[in-house]
Amino acid sequence: MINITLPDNSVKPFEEGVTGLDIAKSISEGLARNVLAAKVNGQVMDATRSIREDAKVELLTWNNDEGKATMWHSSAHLMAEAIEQLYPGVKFGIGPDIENGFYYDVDFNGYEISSEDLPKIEKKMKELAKEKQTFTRKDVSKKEALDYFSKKGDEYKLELINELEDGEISFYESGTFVDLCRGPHVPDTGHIKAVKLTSIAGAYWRGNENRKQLTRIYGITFPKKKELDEYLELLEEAKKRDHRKLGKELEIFTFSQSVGSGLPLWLPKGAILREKLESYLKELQKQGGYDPVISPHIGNVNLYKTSGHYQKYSEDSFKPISTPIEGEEFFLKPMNCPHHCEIYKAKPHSYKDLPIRYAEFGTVYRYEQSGELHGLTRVRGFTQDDAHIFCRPDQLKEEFIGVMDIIMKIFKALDFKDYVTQISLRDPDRKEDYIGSDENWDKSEQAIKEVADEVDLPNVVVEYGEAAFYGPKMDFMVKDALGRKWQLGTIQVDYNLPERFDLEYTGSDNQAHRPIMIHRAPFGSMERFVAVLLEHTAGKFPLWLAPEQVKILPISEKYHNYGQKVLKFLKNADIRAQIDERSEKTGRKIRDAELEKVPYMLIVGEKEEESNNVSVRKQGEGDLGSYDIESFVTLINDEIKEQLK
RNA sequence: GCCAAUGUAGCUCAGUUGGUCAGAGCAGCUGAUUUGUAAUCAGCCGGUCGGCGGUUCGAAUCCGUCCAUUGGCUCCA
Repeated sequence: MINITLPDNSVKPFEEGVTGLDIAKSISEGLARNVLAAKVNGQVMDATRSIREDAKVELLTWNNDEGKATMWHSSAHLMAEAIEQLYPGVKFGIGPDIENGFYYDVDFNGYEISSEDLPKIEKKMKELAKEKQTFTRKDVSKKEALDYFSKKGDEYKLELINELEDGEISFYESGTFVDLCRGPHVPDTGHIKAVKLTSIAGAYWRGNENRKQLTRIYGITFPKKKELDEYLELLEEAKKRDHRKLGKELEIFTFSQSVGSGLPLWLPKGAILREKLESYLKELQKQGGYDPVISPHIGNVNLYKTSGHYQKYSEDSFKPISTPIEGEEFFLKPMNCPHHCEIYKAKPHSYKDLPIRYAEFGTVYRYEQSGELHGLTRVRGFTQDDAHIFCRPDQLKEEFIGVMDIIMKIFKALDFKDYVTQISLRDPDRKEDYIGSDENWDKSEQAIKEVADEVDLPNVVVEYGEAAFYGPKMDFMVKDALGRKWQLGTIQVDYNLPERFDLEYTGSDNQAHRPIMIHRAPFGSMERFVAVLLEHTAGKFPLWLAPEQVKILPISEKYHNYGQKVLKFLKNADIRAQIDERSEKTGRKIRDAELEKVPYMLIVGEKEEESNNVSVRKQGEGDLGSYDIESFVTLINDEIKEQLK
């Protein structure tokens, strides 16, 4: 007998060789029906695998992320089986589970496949799922594994097997499909009740563009049809909120082929929005002791050679431009930091001057690959809400925390309630990708970790290989209203650029010391931030940001004069208002204002004119009743104050 | 940059196998209407069907190429 400890810390004896599924059965039939995998001593494995010694066991179901992942991985196998039956002779790359579903990379070996073929594959998958095929694990020797896939002629699997050690290779068999796989899998395919293959695209074998391009098919599965429907609804909602669609509809931004791809043009309403965001942050920065600075859009290539950007990113920059006579070369600036370093160097600094915080909404230009451009989230010219803090080592933590305060305030003002903090460190195995000494990196990474510990941030994750090339970062990823994650703000600790630019301050010991630099951008970039905001709010911006806050709707021409009077009053109160004087019915004017997502509509007619009132209608909510003009202004101002508190 | 798909009026789209196929709705303009909480009516304007080549008696429709967009891949200071 062995002892199994369950998550509630109860301990139960079982026969040696008991499986997760057996344990589930001992608890309840329902659980046994729903169990997808078992976590044994922290390791996720098949619910059908035997447990041979005392262990902590957690049974994983659909309600658990690891349970979902197991099901999706099994779904990838199911899809492969369906594909193999429909298109004999295809070869398979890899087929993992991903955040929302799974994919499999397939070499269709001559078959022409398009999205029109997906329903056929889906149908086959559903048929096979109904057969409740079990997943059978088999440990195989390297030789057996190689023999099997040599016979099958699948060079991709052979390549994978060759990188594995003998003794750690296993196959999984389900129905007619056998795959090299470490598992785990769900007990049988009957758990897969709803299937949707979502897209098809090319993907290089092993992500290497010099190697063969395989066909990647993405899909997602669910244990209930209803959950698939909900998921599809979510996708629909995401489509409606697509910032490219909303940006056009709400006249926030546009692109012009004549200007160039990836170069956004901000329309008047977008410009107001941006200006509001910028002035809000500028106010926070003023309170935070930042000094505004301004730098030009180009800089001598030598500047970027000093910073290291030239060596690291010349391929990702626009080609240098040069002076016609002297032939001096200039880069469109890809970063603001080198400029700010030069501003720091404009005069000598005492330790008493520090910290110095230079802030600039700096527009930068980067050559993004054409296939990478995407709405406002990936562009070739964008404006960073950049600032660089030059401080002494003893000030680092406090400065870092000050930056985090600003970021938190912004998240709150914009109603991003849910966020994850990612600590991005360098990949210790690829030090050559970064500049600077190990000592500097250790110091920077240590500082970030300490701060994270000290302020007790929720949801901290550590990612290796995600650092900037000059230093580690703390990135803030918000979850939007649909639960999608977006990377926004970033804080970076940098010991390297001060060294490369030979930045100094005179210490109390009268010796030269090296300041530490903090790069930070709470919004990240204005373009990206507005895109995220559009999708998060579905275009219904908070009142303080709305490009148009109030629309006055006169009932008929007779009340235009009164409407104009109201308009004037609102404008004097610094409220962004417009009047709709078209000869349309009120219903029409309301409809149009609702679609434009103007937060407040003021209907004015005979009643209102007589009493010097306005009838207030709130976007998305409806009639709020009658207000006199002054109290309406108070209503607006109170709401804004509340939002920015 | 790579693979695939798409590209018709400002916007959203329809155009069967190449031959009155250049259309609709919305927007815009003009006129009528003077309107009370999500679309008043009528008329008009508007496109060398992404660009350039080619096949054909004839191309929005077929082929090539370039550009752009979309979905992925790779990349992201």
